[in-house]
Amino acid sequence: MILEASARILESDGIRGFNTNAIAAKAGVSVGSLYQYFPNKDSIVRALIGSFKNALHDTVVKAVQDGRGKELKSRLRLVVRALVSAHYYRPRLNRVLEAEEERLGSEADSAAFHESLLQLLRDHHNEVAVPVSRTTERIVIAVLRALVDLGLASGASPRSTEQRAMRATCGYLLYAG
Amino acid sequence: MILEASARILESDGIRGFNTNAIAAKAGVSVGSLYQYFPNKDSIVRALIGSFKNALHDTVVKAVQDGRGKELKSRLRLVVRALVSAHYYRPRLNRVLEAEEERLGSEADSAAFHESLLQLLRDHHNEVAVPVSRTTERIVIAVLRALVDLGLASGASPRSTEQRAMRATCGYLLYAG
Amino acid sequence: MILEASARILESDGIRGFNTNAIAAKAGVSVGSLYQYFPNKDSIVRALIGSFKNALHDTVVKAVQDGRGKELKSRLRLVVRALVSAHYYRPRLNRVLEAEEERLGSEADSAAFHESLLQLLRDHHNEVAVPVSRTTERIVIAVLRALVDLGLASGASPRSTEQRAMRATCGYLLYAG
Amino acid sequence: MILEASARILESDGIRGFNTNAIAAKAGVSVGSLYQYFPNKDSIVRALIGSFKNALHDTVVKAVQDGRGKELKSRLRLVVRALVSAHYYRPRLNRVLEAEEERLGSEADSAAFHESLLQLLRDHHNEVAVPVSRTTERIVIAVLRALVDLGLASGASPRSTEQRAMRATCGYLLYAG
DNA sequence: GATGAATGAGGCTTCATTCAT
DNA sequence: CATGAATGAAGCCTCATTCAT
Repeated sequence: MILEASARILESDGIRGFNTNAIAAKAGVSVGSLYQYFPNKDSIVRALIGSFKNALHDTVVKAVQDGRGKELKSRLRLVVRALVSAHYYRPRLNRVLEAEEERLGSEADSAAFHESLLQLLRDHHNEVAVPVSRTTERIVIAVLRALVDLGLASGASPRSTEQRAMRATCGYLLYAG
Repeated sequence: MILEASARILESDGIRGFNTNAIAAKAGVSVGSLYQYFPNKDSIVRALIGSFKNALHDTVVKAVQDGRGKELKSRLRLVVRALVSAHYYRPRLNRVLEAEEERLGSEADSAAFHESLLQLLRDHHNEVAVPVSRTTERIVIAVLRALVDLGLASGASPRSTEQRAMRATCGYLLYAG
Repeated sequence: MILEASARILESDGIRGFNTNAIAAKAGVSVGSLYQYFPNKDSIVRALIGSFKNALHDTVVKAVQDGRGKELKSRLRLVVRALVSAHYYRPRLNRVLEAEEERLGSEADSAAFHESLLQLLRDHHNEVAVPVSRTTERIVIAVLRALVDLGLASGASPRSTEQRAMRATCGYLLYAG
Repeated sequence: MILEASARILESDGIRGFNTNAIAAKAGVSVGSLYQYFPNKDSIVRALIGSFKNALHDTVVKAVQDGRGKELKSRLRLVVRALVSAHYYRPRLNRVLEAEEERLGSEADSAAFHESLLQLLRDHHNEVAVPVSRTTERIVIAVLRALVDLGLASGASPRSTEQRAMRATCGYLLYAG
């Protein structure tokens, strides 16, 4: 499978080792075949990015929905857990893809997933110590991502990363200056 | 100046446009000369990374020292302000260099700067709601970085980025779950 | 129809866009089928060349025959008209095919058509100011072709091209230096 | 010399054999060196086209000037001779370059050379049986080119080609229908 | 020291042709 | 017969590095 071979190369050698010959070899096909499925090298990366984003999107949306009716903290925990586990899956690949995403300048940043989380915050806006807005939501995500990355970089377990991420998230949203 | 030329190319064209001919041309020297100052291309990047890290280190250390004797929040504000302004300087270059740093696998992550901030936290350990440790310090930095990056990406002013960063930092450190 | 699809591609994209995948796609068949009708790509071009040459041949031979019994100038006019209209049909395709013909080094240059025109000249050899020979006939054709090409290139109408071509032909054959 | 190597390849193998590796090999340099002198393959062809056009231009302009003051036929002979000898120089290369010129869509068709010949015709407009115009001039050139090509294709000597070309040219210009 | 022409491995992509289904 | 995925040689071009001047 070309995408899986590509993913593996990005994981093990990063973008520098990601060349069409290597991909074809790893996938067990010829270079020519690559070009029957993808119009060029970048499009392979784009496909990987897309599938990661979709997976992330689905996970988060599901977490938000699963928590409906529960209290804020429980709901946040579900979301944090979803994000942590999504990013703990093939983290190196994830990193590389994010760097490439910037270069490739993909459009819509999975709008719906952000929308979904924003709705969650709105549902609980009177429990939250900051004004709820798109920016707030972005901040929450940014903080979460940072802690997940730190956890990955330092070899922390998903469990402890989840703890820290929860604390940071709640601190940001609930701390009454 | 070779380093400045390199910096400018990385800023304007990213790592893809960063090649020795372009550097030499921009610096107004010959390729040959490049190789008399730097053994290879990567070493130029390493030099840039080093100088950025030094600058960051110095700024943060100074902020920590300047705040000695003051109360925790004021001190944190100084540090946050230092980090924000350091990253608001040539942010694109900064981004690229960080990506390269990962690839080049540089060693010591500016130990002293972390040491310094860690000391600050220890100075105030009884005001802080989390156990003070190296990990705690890393978390604070990670959260700060995330908000600075978000601010840069969204075009926020240094001032508002500082606000958000302060809030996130304080929330994390002081929020009594 | 494979040949028609090929013709259209040669017309619109020239020899550079003429590849088997494009042909098959345009013809609405699979590449595999192409190779059941033609042993290789060049043979398709050869078939097109052949059909153009046949059409040209037939037109000219008919013009020569239609003029039998008439005076020289009228007969020449018929031939000129035949050549002009033959070349005004799909001129771009015609051009490409001629270039390819050179490369493919086709054999017999539609001998009969030249034979026919040569006979016309012989029929009137005592009205003509140059010795009638195979070479003379070739010259007449060459001059005609040149004026048709010029007409096509400059967007002249078939009518005015015919005028000029007549003049050049008669000038060559009848001018008593 | 890269241009000379390129010319030789075009002569012996046509445009199909004209690839950067072959050029480099024939020129005795590396592919890389090619790209220090020319930005891409087409630009090499363009350079060759340019030099041919310049040579042709110079020859014709000189022929026109050399004939000033002489009678029309003598002047035409000089021009015809110039064109014949220009085209008898590396005719195959010339052919290939002309085909490529069409593809590359070069601009100004050596305007000055046509201007020059047009002036000649104007100088003698009352001896000529056709209205003198740009079109007339183009026709003369077209007819000449056709006869030169025919001469080359049939292996005729420059001398006899010149004869035929003279006759065709004079026939066209002087024949009083 | 400085120069910059030369090198050539290596990367992306195309496309004529084959062959298993 | 038709299909079209697979093949891989071959073409264009880039760029880090070297070295003779």
